[in-house]
Amino acid sequence: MKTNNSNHGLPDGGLVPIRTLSNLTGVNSVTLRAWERRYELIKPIRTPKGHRLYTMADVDLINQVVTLLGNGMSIGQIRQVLETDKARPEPVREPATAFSPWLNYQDRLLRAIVAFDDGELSEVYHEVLSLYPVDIVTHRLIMPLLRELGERWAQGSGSIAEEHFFSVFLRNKLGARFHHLSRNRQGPKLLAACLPGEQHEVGLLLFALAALDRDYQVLLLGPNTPLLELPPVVERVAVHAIVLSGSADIAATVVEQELLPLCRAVAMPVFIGGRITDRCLDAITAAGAVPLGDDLNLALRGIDAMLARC
Amino acid sequence: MKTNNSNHGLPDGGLVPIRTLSNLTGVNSVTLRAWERRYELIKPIRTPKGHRLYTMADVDLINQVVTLLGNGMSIGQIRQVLETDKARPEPVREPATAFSPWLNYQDRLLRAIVAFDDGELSEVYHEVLSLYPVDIVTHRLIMPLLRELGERWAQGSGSIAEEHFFSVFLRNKLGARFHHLSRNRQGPKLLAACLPGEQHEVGLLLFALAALDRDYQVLLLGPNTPLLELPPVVERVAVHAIVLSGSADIAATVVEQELLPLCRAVAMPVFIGGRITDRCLDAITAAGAVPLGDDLNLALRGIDAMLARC
DNA sequence: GCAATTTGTATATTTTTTGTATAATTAAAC
DNA sequence: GTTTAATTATACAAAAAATATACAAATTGC
Repeated sequence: MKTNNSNHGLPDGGLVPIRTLSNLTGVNSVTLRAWERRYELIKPIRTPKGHRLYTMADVDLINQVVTLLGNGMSIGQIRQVLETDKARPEPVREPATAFSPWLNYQDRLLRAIVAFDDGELSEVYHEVLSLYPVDIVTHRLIMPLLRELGERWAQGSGSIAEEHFFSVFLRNKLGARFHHLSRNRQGPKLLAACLPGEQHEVGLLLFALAALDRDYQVLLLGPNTPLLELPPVVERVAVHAIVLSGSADIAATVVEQELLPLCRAVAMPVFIGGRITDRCLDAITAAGAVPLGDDLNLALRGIDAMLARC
Repeated sequence: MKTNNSNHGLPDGGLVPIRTLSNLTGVNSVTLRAWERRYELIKPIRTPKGHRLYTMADVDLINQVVTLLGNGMSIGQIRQVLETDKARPEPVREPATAFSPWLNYQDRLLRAIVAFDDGELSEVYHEVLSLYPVDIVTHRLIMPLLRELGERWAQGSGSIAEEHFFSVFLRNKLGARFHHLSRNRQGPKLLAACLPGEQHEVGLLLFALAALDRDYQVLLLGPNTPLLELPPVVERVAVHAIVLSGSADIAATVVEQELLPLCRAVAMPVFIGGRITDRCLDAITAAGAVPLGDDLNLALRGIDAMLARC
């Protein structure tokens, strides 16, 4: 059996130079060499003349390192994982400020999450969706809840495990819904993917569902997609626009370096959604892409307008 | 139009001069000669006076090279890839199962993936799962297909985007199946998560489904879970064992540093599955965890035995 | 607060890679 | 014969990558 567990892994001999590793991970090649020199994170094969050659497993590894960095771990600690300095402030309850059915649902969901109760989670989810359309639920319940969870986590009163638990649940539910709704579709097709380094897919799925609701087709490529991979895709499949999603903590350098080549390579609008639009507005517009902001309905309306113009 | 069929069109066995190869591949003829001289990429037949004559196989070869270049490989390395590729043409061809339905399914799935055809993907998937149990499908179809996708990438005929597309599809389908099967469950409860840094969730989902099939409950925490997050979870929810999945190199370091504290903090068996078990067997057992290996059925049997003993 | 460390990046310099250009010669085409 | 195309061989320039040093911002220790 092949010693290759990574899905896109490359068997022996398929080696890439440092520029490709840099492109696929968004990490500066100088930094990659520094990591190797300082922490021996990776020891790539060398050509007879000393040039480094990396496997796709190395690509995975660096992406994981990037993720761990994003999780707050410092690069030096990733090698010798000595954490334990996790300051754990005591829980602080956030006071409720207003009353609405959504607050009640949000409270039930929150309790289910804290209890890691998959059954209750499903029950509330299906109850809500049998009463309200998905975009309303998204806007009034899911988004606020994700924000709430984020704040809980930031304040140290929630755990990463809770966020994981709910993310997996939500992603699976939304993913199932997406594939169910995707069948036998007409309408203009959007290619949807997360920016390189972005692992959180829920925002993209919510967008995809909203787009399906507006009679688009959606080709979903998921998290952490190298932008260089997209031009071959749009050559093979007829899509009308590309929509990329990224949260705030995506490396801005990725946007600056990869977005412009992408926009030049494809003859269609490239939209950027998510919180990253707040931080890299200039770079996005400079590259010729269209920022969408964080509001799904506004974003869809923007896409409608742009595609109608073309 | 090629009016001259005797000398220039496709005469002796379809041999073409270098300008035709250049036209068909888009590679400058000077460059083609340089590749031949520097890397011995191709050795064309020569006319008595030394002019190069290429076969259509050479055209395919150069196109393959161009694709590999597009995938980020450097020209100096491609030669070695082609050599190893040539040295091992097609050693294993699924012995004696020429009419196995799995090859047919795999072919249909592969075509759907290459075409980014979500609908066809769903159709084949549901057709297969209506005929065979999920563990058989996993073993005979999904796993070989993932390997095949890896091979395609190495040969320059596939892309990371294809792998993303299929991963997202598969993960959503398996996730939906998981939540569907999770409802109203009895039986001992397992906490399942990916090791820190591990982003590939398909293996964990396959395990979770296999566990449900054996009347376990599964609490699924998903990819990239910090091990220090787990003790608070098992204090809050009654679980009988923890199952962690990992494949990547980074997990090797993490295992050594984080696994021991986890095993000490929780009073229950901690299992480790996936390819990480091959690489870190000593560290895993030293920390007091139980390695499970890469085979789902064997892993489940091991968990059965261990839990029966407790 | 201040010094020490960490860490990503910048810079300088050299070497390697790689596509293309050029020149001189020969072969093929018309 | 003239023109076009292909050959070999050398050369060149831009890009990429190597090593080594330096630096600024941030974090940490005391």
